[in-house]
Amino acid sequence: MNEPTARRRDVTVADVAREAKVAKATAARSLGGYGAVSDDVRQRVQAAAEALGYHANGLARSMNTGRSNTIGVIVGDIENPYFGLAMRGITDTAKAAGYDVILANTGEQLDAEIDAARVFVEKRVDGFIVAPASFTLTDHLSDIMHSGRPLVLLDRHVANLDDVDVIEVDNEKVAHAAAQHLIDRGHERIAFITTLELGSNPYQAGDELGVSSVSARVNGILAAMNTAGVDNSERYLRFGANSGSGVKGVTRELMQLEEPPTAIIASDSLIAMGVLGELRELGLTVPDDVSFIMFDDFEWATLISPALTVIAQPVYEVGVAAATRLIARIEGRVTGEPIQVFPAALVHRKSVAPPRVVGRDDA
Amino acid sequence: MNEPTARRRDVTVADVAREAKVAKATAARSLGGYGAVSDDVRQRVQAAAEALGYHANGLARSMNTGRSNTIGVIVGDIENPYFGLAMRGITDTAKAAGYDVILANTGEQLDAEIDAARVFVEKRVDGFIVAPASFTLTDHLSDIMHSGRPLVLLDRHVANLDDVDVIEVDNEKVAHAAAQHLIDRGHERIAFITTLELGSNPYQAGDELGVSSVSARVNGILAAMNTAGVDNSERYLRFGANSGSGVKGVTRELMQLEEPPTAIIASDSLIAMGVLGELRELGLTVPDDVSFIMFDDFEWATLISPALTVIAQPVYEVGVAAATRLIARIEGRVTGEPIQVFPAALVHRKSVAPPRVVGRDDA
DNA sequence: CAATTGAGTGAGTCCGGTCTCACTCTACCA
DNA sequence: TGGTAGAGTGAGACCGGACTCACTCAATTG
Repeated sequence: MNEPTARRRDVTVADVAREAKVAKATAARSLGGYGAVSDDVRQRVQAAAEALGYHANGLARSMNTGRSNTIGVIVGDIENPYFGLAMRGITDTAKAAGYDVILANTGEQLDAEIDAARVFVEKRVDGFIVAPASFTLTDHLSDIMHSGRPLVLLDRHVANLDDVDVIEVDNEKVAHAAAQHLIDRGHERIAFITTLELGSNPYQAGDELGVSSVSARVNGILAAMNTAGVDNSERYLRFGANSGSGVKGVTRELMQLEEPPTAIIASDSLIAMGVLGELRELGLTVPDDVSFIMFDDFEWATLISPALTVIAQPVYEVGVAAATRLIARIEGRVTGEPIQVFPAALVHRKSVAPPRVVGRDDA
Repeated sequence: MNEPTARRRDVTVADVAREAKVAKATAARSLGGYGAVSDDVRQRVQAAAEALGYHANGLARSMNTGRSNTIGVIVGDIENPYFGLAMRGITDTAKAAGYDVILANTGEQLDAEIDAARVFVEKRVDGFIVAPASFTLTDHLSDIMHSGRPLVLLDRHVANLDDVDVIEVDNEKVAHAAAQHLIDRGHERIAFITTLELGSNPYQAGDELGVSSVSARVNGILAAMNTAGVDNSERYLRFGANSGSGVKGVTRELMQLEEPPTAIIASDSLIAMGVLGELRELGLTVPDDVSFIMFDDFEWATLISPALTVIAQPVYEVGVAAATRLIARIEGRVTGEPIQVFPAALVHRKSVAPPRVVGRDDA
């Protein structure tokens, strides 16, 4: 069972047909399971196919049918557990419906995303699931739509793209709730740290950011603070904190301010790890020295001391919904609203307490 | 920029050729960049292609060239950060070399793996990277090899497959080191918990398990214990602990034994989370009540109290090596040994201490 | 019993590219 | 200046399937 068999030209329907002594068209019908074939012939073809070790050529098939039975997924960073989990939701759903999944990782780089989109169009995927890296630069996405292939946006929506399906989480509402929770405990100096780059200009209230989910979080947090009458609410916003050293630097800078924040909200679990690591380096304790809330809920959040108050998002479900929606589109079944917004929940644990300075005394 | 453009038949080389007033072959040469074309023609074709919005059909191209520029990756569980990170190593490397990556998730189910292999063969991927679910049931893998497509095994090797490339970690050595470390601290009752199912028979020393990496870990641990003269060293091995409740049940069962283990080694980070969660439920403290070591090193391991002693594997590098090796094979450049074994390192932190019962007193 | 139906089959076209081959035309060389 | 090399081009075969169409032949029907 070694080398000799290898490198031989692929076995084709023609080969099978010859072996089974039927016409190529008949063998193709039998193998492809699409026409009318007698039992007798079916068996002969089956036997011949097995004897020869026939494997259908999916490329040739797709070229004729115009369908590849494949979904293209483009995400920013599969290493981020958020996308890992969403991806499982997508693949589980796709597999159940008989679709394969192609994945491309962009590192949140727009040009990589554009590249991936082109490649997937060339591969003639049946549909796209994309977590777009940019809110505004979406020509490649509109190209996809023009090519007639369904597109579902995951976790983020974009500007200037009509009628596109979006599966996302109500970030603004839950961010508002998180900030409100902190405010209720007496916090006014609330920081928010995200990996997202800001671009050239400093942030101004109301700015649209590059990623809608982050934008929504910022809006929710600022809205809660403004309602509570907090001045200069955006002064503790920090952008461009890439995982690893970037996060640590930002954390250090924040905590060494004359008026450091009394609470920090981390935009994802990767950032949270960096922040917590650096706080410990600085000898600061959560929640005594600073309260802490992170987006995403993974089991380690309950294992550390104190257990983290988190914003739990239905990540797997978002993946499932995106794939379900896309497949419905592909198969021409249009169902429900184009935009589905899943709720997220603030999960109270032990990382939030009243700020030290003010020293209110409630439970 | 909306509906009207969509749904139209794809633009082909023939269309471009007509528009540029050249022969189809010439347009194809220009577009495909493979023959000799004059500058004049090249420009006319380029202009025509852009005017018409031409996108090459990768399927048709692959059918002719026999190459798809695509790598098929089959892993057990992308939700597991281990594979997420390895996957990034793979995609980064593949992208740099101009290859796309198709991913299939099997949930460690053999039939899903067989299915995925078939689909990828049908898609005519140029090569495979597989983390095989079974050590012995590898007919589908040998089919892949017979089809003439390179195959690189990731993280695990298998029986009965000659000349297959393998990129793995020296699990036996590092497991031995971990067990030795525990033994040096005075432990004799050392548990090992893995997700891997055992099959029907209870474990006997020397048994080959379904996954080589786990097998190697068990062998390393038992070897250290046996050398140290520990009797009945396999009595605390626990298999089939699926993430979530399974792990917790196993942990509880272990710790409620008359002679519970004094140290636990978790086979991956998902299991570790479950074990630690359950230990806390049980009111047990690490390392006072039980010492703890886990395979894999993620930042949260340093954030929890106590910081975990871990076995750090070069996961990203393993992914890179697998992709590099595969691409070399695809391109006919055979380099170095078929089996590459990466070292893993025991990282000492705070989750290992002498067992309570014995009460030795060293640092 | 002639007419109708449709299951079963084969011949051949098509999908959208690549590639081979023959041919033209210019440039260079002895 | 005749010969040749090679760049540039077009016609058409080909990759491996799906699909259209024409045809056969047995079963059904009025």
